[in-house]
Amino acid sequence: MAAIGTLARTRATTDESIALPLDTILTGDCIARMRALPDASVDMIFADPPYNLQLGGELFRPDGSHVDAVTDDWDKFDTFAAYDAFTRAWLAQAHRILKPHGTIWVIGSYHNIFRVGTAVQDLGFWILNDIVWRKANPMPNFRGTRFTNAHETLIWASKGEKAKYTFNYRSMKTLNDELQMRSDWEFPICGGPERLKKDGVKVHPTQKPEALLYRILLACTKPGDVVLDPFFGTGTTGAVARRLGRHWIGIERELGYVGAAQERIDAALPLDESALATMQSPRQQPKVAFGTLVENGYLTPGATLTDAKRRWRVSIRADGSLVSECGQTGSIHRLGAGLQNAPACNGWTFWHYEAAGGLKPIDALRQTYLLATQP
Amino acid sequence: MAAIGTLARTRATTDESIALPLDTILTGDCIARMRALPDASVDMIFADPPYNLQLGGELFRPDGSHVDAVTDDWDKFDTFAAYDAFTRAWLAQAHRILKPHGTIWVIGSYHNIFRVGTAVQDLGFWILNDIVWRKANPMPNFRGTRFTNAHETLIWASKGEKAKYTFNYRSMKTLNDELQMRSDWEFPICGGPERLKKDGVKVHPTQKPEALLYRILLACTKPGDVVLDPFFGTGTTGAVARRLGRHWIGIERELGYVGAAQERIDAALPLDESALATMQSPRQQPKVAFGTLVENGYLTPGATLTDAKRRWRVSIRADGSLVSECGQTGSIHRLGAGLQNAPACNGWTFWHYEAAGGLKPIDALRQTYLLATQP
DNA sequence: CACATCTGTGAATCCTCGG
DNA sequence: ACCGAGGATTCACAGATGT
Repeated sequence: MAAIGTLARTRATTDESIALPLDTILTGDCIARMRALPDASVDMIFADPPYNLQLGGELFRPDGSHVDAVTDDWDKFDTFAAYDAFTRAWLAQAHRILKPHGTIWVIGSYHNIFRVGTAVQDLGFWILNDIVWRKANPMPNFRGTRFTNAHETLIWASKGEKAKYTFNYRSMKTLNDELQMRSDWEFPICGGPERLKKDGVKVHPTQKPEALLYRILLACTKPGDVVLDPFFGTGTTGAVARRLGRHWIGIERELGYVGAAQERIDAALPLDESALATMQSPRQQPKVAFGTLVENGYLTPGATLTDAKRRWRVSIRADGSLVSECGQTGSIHRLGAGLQNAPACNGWTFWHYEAAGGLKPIDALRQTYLLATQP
Repeated sequence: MAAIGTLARTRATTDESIALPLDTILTGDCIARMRALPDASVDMIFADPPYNLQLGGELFRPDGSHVDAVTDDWDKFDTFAAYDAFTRAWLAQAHRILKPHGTIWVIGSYHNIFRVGTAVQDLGFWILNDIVWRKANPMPNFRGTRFTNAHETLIWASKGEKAKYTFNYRSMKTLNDELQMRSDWEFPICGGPERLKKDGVKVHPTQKPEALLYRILLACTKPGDVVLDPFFGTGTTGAVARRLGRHWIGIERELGYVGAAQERIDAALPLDESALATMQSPRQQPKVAFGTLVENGYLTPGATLTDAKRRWRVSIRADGSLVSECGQTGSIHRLGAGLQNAPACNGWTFWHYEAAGGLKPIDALRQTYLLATQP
């Protein structure tokens, strides 16, 4: 992993000549700083934008110009328009900076998330999920006037409708005890020793829990990927990225946060490579053709396969194709689909062979072959 | 309660002379029908507008069966702009029709809810909460490409920032075992005998559960109030309103839905105490995945676990999977079973970690986590 | 009759690669 | 760009059927 603060060559596909400030906090205005980053250069963006209009104590008009809040007259329309202009400005930069296969995450509450989501869609991003962070221990509504505001919403989007993207499905399923990870996540709010404090006072009002970023980075990035956080705050994204072996870039205008973030990230301990390994999808394993198993004697031409319920019997031919009792032939997949009259079929799990302990799927032989041949 | 189909005097504060079509289904276009309703005349609006799903091709389950998707014409819009125009048109009417102290509820998914929420704010409504309906039994993501889409979002808004509104705080607290009602609600999707069917086929593709409307009407209306539903469908709002002693007005374009709705509402009887109990969501017992402990720092990737007799040593990986000394991987349950050559294994009691007083089962950490996060 | 097993289905933006 | 083939992919609940 690159040392904190070093400049490293970007691995951007479009331009290898521009250096990215990897593992660095950039101070200053997020839009200006983003403008200086190259096209298609980061793998993920995580953004926790401000949701009130007091952007660092200043207000902006729809055109981005500065407003003197004391003398200018504000109504709600101006307020929303200004927020929208700000949102679209930084999201447009985010879209430009993102690699074609990258994704963006944005977190917000009902005050701003609808405006953010509309802008995300209007700028061409393609929403993949909205995720609900259910707070295990939210602050109660003390006056009893509304429902306890017990969640925040995240939007996960790709760069466009047809864009590919990283989603570590197996890792998420493993993390959730072998059930698909759902769109509602429960985490405690950030507190205890994780919460950064100075002189007993919390450093940042809305510090996000590391567990939240942990799940996001694990789900949608690979080790070595670059994650940009344009509203870095106290650096939760950086700390988790470093722990998980991902590169990070932070942008933050408040110097009080920058110092705390840097200190915190320096203290974050990177996990070693073996701990970073995760469950792989079968797609990422080397592909094994069914014929290979026949060639290598794991199955003999002429031997019989059946489905789990023994409804169909087929026999194996020398080239790895199958032939049914009524003469139909095809690959393990095609014939399985054809016999069931289904649009598709995974022959590896559909077809079984007679083993010592009963019927076993031929996929077991593939796994045995892979274990025997992989270093 | 007024008989179905009668005209009754509105109790609108602004104009006592205009009659409202109480407890009636109005057929036809929702915007045109709303235009004919008087200003400031209803206490609540519940709206379940088209979601604009933008589905692609056919989808099949892993077992080969076909997914019956929402392909109805009423959900099709050419562009976001067309959807926005439609949304703003009906929301503007809703704002006009609503009494000064009334509130509006709108339900949607990530496909449309951000656009709806933006329009709600732009039209002067004031958002009070966003509510998450967590589905107990959502449809899985069959291709493993995203997170399971396991929730829908509701927006609750008053007529303006300073508007008063009805919120039956005590009712909600009682309904929730004397804890404040949170913004995340869990209900099963609508099925079983509640799901309207004709010749074995569902009448409406997206019928909402009565429990959802029950909670909404109980929270934000008083007996005798008037509830308008401009996208009435099969009349869930009307059926629940009648049971709870609220007046209702439905607008629906599809005549096939109108007949089913009228029949259903005619059969709806005021709820008795025992029926009320079943409408309440059961106290969900918290489930904790092993990965949650890793995400929250109770165990660190790279740390070692053993069984009680120290026969096997495994190490924890970033996604909560385990890897044995001979390279086998899997979840706590699967790897425990695999190493023992057993069909199944409870990983929570099988695997132990090194604690101050010796080996402890990882289940102890789960208990600690629950104690720390449950109120 | 009790219990186990099988089957159906729900607001879903649901594949990837090589030729 | 299209086309074809490989082969990866599901959870909770209700209701029907089987033992």
